[in-house]
Amino acid sequence: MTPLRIRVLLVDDHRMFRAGVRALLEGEPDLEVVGETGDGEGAIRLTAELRPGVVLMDLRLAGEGGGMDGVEATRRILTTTPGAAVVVLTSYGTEADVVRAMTAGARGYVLKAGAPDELFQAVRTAAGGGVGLAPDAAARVVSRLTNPEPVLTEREVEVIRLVARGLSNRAIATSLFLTEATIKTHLVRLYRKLGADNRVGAVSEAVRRGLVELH
Amino acid sequence: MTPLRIRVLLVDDHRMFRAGVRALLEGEPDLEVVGETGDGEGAIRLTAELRPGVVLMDLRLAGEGGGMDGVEATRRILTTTPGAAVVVLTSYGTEADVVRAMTAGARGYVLKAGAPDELFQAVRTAAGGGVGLAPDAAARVVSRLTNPEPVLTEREVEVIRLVARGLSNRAIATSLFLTEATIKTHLVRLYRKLGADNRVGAVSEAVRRGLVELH
DNA sequence: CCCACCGTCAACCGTTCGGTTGAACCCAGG
DNA sequence: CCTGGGTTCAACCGAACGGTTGACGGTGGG
Repeated sequence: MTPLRIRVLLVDDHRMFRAGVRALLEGEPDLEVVGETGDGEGAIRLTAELRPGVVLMDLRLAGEGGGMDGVEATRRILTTTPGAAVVVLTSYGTEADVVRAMTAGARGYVLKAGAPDELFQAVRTAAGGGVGLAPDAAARVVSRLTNPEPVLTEREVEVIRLVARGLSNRAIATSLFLTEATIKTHLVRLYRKLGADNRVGAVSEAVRRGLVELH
Repeated sequence: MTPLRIRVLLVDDHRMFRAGVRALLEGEPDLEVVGETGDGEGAIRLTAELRPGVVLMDLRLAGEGGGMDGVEATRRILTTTPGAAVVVLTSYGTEADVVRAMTAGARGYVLKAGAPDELFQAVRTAAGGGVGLAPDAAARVVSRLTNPEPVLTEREVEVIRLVARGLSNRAIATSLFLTEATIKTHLVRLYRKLGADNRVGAVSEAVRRGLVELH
């Protein structure tokens, strides 16, 4: 039998982490790292060029120029290279993160806090056409399906993001070409959905859920 | 000559990252990983037991039980094992982070975004009794010394942390056994020091500077 | 077709916030 | 000794926020 190894592309903005994972994967006889990059653009390009069996993707890509995150990169990879298998490998696994990544078309989700074996298994599963979720991530997906937390509408997310930047209601209104009254209505609904009773608490909760990034 | 290798202890809450760095360090003939742990307590204990030449320490330790961060762990390690050489290896390198770590007694600061060689060199330097700063971190220390940004007092940090939790001025006042007037005075100074003009902006800036952690 | 939901806005209310001025106390350092 | 910084508080003001009620149009699913 031919020793066909699974060809892996690493996408992570931490060079040190890439080097570590590379060394880790090289220890597995059936895995092979064929490339690595630190930003979304590189990921899209290298996936098209190298046609890796699996793309290992971090969600937070601190790309200086632009700021595409891992979910966006995953989406674009799947449009330019439809057959690609993307496995998310990231630090935090909030429900919002997992759901966003999986709906974007990821074929796996592994936490950096997990054991190396979880990563190996997820890579092999994804390369075989399956979907591999680490236990932690899987639990969150299940809990999300059984106990759906209120989802913010697009407009509400837009508003809470501006609130997070410290804008006043009036400033948000002019920024979105609306009235202050409308902003207040959105805020009241945001407070209810986020379980807060003022704007700071709402921002804090939104950040915790991964809906907003500060700065 | 005896091939005495530098004995390294890994401290990072991401098991996957530990495995990766271990594989990376094992590739260097003069380096040797003698232990690893994911929380501060383990770091203190293992440093005392194993007496490693260098402790590689992440700043963010998501310890479920307790919540000691890397700086606190570093401080405690240096009290229980005075001779220890701690090198910080972390994701973010804000000025506040670098300064806090170095004043806690760290002998090096390396960013995960950096090249593996930076890590190797910092470890060797620290083991030799020196202080190794990666270029990025060093630049921030210098910029901090040349252009000192306003430092918040203890009380101010205390206040901004409660603000970040969504507490009202009145709630903060009762929480700290003060009057609302005092809280407002602190806030006005906080706005000036943080370059904000309302509480949300102040929290956002405080988070950016690493002074406050959300949730 | 109609209901539900989203998004928009108005008017009104009490509360809180943002900001200023002024003042008092303590403590460490020159 | 006394100057400066940190901390505490008071009184005051206008502006912004938090919340409610009610309303209207659009859109999509049952």
